[in-house]
Amino acid sequence: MTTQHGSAGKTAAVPQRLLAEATRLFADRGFDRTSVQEIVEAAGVTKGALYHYFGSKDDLLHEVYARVLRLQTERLAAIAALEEPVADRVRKAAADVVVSSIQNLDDTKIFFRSIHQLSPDKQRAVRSDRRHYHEMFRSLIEEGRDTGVFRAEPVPDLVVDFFFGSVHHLAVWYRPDGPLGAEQVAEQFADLLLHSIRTS
Amino acid sequence: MTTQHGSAGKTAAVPQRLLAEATRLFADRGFDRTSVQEIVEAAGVTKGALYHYFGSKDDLLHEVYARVLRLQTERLAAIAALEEPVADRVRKAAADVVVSSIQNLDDTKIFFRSIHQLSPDKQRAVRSDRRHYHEMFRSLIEEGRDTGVFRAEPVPDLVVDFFFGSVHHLAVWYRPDGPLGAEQVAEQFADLLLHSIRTS
Amino acid sequence: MTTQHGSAGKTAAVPQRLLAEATRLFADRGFDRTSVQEIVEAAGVTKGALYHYFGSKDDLLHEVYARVLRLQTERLAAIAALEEPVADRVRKAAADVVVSSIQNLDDTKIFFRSIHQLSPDKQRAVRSDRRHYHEMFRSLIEEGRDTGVFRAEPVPDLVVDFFFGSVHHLAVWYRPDGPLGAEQVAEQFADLLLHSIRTS
Amino acid sequence: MTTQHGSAGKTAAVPQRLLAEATRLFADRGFDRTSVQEIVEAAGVTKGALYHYFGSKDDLLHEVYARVLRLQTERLAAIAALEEPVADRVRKAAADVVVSSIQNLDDTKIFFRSIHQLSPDKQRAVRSDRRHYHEMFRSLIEEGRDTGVFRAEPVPDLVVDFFFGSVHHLAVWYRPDGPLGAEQVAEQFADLLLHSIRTS
DNA sequence: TATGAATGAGTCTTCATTCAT
DNA sequence: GATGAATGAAGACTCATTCAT
Repeated sequence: MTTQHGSAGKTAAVPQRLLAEATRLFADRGFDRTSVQEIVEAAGVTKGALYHYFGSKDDLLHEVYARVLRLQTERLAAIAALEEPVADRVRKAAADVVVSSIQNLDDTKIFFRSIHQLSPDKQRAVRSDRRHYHEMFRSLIEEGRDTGVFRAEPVPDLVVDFFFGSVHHLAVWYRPDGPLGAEQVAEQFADLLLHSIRTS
Repeated sequence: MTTQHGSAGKTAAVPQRLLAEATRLFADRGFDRTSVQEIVEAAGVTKGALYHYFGSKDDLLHEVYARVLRLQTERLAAIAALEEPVADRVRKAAADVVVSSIQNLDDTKIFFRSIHQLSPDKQRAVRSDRRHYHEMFRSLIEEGRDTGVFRAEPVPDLVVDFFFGSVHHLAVWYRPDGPLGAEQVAEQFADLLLHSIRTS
Repeated sequence: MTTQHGSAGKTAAVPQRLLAEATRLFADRGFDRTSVQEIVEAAGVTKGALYHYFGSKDDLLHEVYARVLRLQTERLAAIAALEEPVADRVRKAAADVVVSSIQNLDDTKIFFRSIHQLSPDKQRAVRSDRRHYHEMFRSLIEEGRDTGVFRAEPVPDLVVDFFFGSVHHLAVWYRPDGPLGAEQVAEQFADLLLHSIRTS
Repeated sequence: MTTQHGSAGKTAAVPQRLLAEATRLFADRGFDRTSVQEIVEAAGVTKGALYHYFGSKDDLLHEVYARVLRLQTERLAAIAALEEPVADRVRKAAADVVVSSIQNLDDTKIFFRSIHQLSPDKQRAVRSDRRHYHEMFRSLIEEGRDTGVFRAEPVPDLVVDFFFGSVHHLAVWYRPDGPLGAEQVAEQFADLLLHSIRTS
């Protein structure tokens, strides 16, 4: 433990500050429209410093993806492992991902908009992690279907894409200062999902 | 009898050819990663020709948006005006937008990914048209709710965002050569939507 | 005499209208910053029409120069030929060129600012005409000096450049809506010139 | 001891070299006809280097103006502050500005020809500085008039414009290899000015 | 006479990245 | 660890001019 630790502002360590400002800027104006110069200015350092910690601008974006995926996978795994009826677990998982997507709206914006701007190999890595997450969620749906809790007709893969489309879309329309709190949206989204798949 | 007599390839009129190639390229690699040079090369003309017909690269993107919105608004209006039970109209509208989003997957990709790359005033114009579309769809949901066909709890605005998130997301995962045809996806999506909101 | 004749507006003949608008635009924003497109739009015609009457954008500028030089040379010749004391003729010539420079302020602006934008051969032609004008004026000064009306010291060539610098500079500072009318400026300029060179 | 140790050529610091070459080229062929490419080639660097030091091509031009105005204002202030009869100070100031205009003929050429090519706000800044200079000179004229040394009739503002027109015009006709040295022109110009305004 | 689509060379500017210090 | 000058390739856009009609 050498110097400072925090989460933003002038006191955070340089790499954290760079990542925080990059996230904000990428969400604001998009990856391609954010220059390295703007990032280092926002973070109060110079270009040399950025390239000292990150191999490239691309790396910075990859870090954002890695952080989001790690977080969401952990949360989903925890919920999936609960000893509760599958419908409850699906409801909790759905609500949870909505809340966390709203709480990290910048990450969500970047997530669904900037994949194509990663280098091919990093893109592959992200898609692979994403697929893993998708499969965890799908397993829950399948479990519900196989136990007769959910309807047989909807294709589980398609249900997952159906729902996560809605979740990513939050970044497009959700406003923190709007009429609906994160919890309310989470509850309604989970409710819609459950109604859409449950038996009768 | 003019010189153009097709809709793509070397024989189509220059502006149409430019728009077609631009759409393809924007969908493929994103607006910012597509250079004007690439577009004109693909269309087999020079930069001067492009700027003769379009004021800017931005204009080209705006045309894509205008075309999509015009088309989808017309289709929704036609369906909303049918003399059928509201649930049937919602189901048809939902299925129809899925089919047309899949048939024009390039447009769909561009649509949900590139709004932020439009100039502020064009962005305003597009958002306004989009809002109009959204409100048409919401009216159908409200009609169903007010007539007791749909549940009272889900906020209509939120239902629309929920569903159109799923639709836009098609551009991310749908593969024309995959196991599911456009009609199948449309039926399942419409089914999921209806189940998610209908009474009991 | 075929169609219309006038000096501006929609009713003037096409070449006159083009020249008038070009003059205005060249004075306003400079030759290089005025596009052929702007000129034809201002004149209400198309590019083809411009190139029908003028060989190039350069030609248009050359016409402005030719017109100014023709006019000023004629006026100076008329005054020089008067049967009056040389001091009176110099005073009249000086006042006259000031008045006409102010009345055609756009021409004056263009004149002293845009010579370098003419093609080399047109530049030569203009400079040659200009030199001729300069020499006419210088002759008057020399006549005054040789007859003892003007002082012997000032080099006549230099006197002419001294005075015409002042005249061209009118385009920089003179405002038609300012406190001084053209006649007043003309009188003062002529007065300053005469005092600067006359004996004792 | 840094790396630069000269004022031009390959050994001068990069920004100085860029400014020197830009001045030469702007004077030679005009601002609009000088490309950034030409400047950097003349200075032996790349475009990136230019934009590292100057925000725009416009900035480069503004620097030229700033330099000229600073220099001339300083010189005029020094002369105006001398403890000498006002006629002597005016004579010295007039001669001095002629000499310095000739010594920096490139700057003089640029000065009177390229103001309109500056961006509006930079133009405002330059005009404001220029007005300040003009007013300093006018004050001398007024002082002479109020003390009876200069005639009452000529409007001081107009006298200043009259004289500075002549000075700027030097850039048009003066040739360093011509018959008149800078000092001679300066003496004659000052003489003409003094005669034009002094009493009797 | 006049059109306007098309050209092609040229414009200024941006930017991720490197490297000597 | 960190700087910031410099690169070099690429970017969007402009424009005088031509030519088939």
